[in-house]
Amino acid sequence: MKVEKISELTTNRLSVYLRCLNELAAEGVKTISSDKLAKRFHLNSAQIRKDLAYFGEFGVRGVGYYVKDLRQDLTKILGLEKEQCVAIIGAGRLGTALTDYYGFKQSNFRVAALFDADKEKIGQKVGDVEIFDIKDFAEIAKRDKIDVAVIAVPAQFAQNVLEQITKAGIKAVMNFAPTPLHVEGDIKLKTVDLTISLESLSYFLAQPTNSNGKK
Amino acid sequence: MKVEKISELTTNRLSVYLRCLNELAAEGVKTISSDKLAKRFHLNSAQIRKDLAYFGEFGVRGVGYYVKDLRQDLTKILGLEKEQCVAIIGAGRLGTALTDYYGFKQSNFRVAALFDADKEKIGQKVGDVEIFDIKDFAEIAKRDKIDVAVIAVPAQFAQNVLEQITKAGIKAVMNFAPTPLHVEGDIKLKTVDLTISLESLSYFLAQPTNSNGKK
DNA sequence: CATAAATTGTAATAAATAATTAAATTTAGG
DNA sequence: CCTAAATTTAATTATTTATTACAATTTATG
Repeated sequence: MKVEKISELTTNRLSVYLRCLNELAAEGVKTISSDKLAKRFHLNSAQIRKDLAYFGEFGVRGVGYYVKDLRQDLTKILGLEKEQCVAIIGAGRLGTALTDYYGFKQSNFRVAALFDADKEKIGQKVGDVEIFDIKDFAEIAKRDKIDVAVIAVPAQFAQNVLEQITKAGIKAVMNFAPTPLHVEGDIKLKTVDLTISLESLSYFLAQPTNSNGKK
Repeated sequence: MKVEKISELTTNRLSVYLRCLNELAAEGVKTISSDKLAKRFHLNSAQIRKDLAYFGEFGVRGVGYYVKDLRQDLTKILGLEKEQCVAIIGAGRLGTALTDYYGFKQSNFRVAALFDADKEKIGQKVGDVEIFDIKDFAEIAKRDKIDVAVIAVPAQFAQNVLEQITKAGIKAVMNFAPTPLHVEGDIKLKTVDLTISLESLSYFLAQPTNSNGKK
């Protein structure tokens, strides 16, 4: 196994591969070659092999990959065999929608707590999940062994929330506020910036070269 | 103005620059040099200049950029001066949360319609926005001049929804279903895959090199 | 047991993207 | 009118990422 740094593009693809393998397993497929995998899911077979090669040798020459085995290996590599506890900060529309988001469960994440600054909301529940006062974050994060924090507050509060979170020792943060955040130390911050995505659609529509009837 | 193809990385940065300029304008700053812009927002000044150069000459040598002018220029380039009408398909938690999402308004997008397959939901409203039957998509999209569609349905229905949407002539689609979709023709599809983002956090936490106390 | 077919793993190459540097140009201001 | 400041532009280098090609390995088969 190589020790060089793995690019995020590679690990992102591992997620995709795992998803494909889950489908194949559900269909009862036992083995699959990188070529068939690629053809079926519109991927590139060499890329698959290269991505996997960073982590070891999982295939059998002449045969391909054992679906069940590779699935387990990828699950392990991605750290998905252990449940991760999630706290969502911001109990607005987005935060509460995320609380029920099925994708969390599917990837073995469990939403354990919501946080908000609004006194009215504190103590209420979204499904099984209680809303706590953001002031108590450090305490509750420790008590409930929170691994991951999700920032779902308006942009102007996001930096401050991030600082509180990191002070509480959280190492992995997903940010939905449309603002770049500055992080210090060995913390993984993943920003999902819907504004950028939207504006890239807008840019596309504005291009006169597109046959979108708008010129 | 050059006609070469602009990379999406570039247009994404344009969104960021525009956001910075909005902040500066709000503060009453009149002009700013690429260098000051870069320092202040943790960007790279040469990159800023190069990105802008694809679209024309906006700066004044010896001065920098006039905040107000560059803001207008970027708004124009990104096609944000004209309101875009959005339809959201899937009136579940995510779809309804997105309906109120402030970022849409900020980027001059207006959510004009929701669609669902669930008879119970049809006819109801989320704020001002009515929920229609997905079967009527083509008709209503035409009537309401929908420019952009947002897919917020479970993964297994997403491909089918995409096909209906594109058949109705929609050219820009934002997909939240955690599945890669296949698109034909001159259509811009932007997938926001939260599962991948989550699993990349999980991968990070699983790395033994991190000082996250988990080894 | 030898050989053909299949498929991996990986080295080499190509392509895309980003960062750096340097020179030419323009403007503002004394 | 001269100088300093800052942009524009081009050229170069470095880095990252993706693709191609092929040797090595395994399995299946007669």
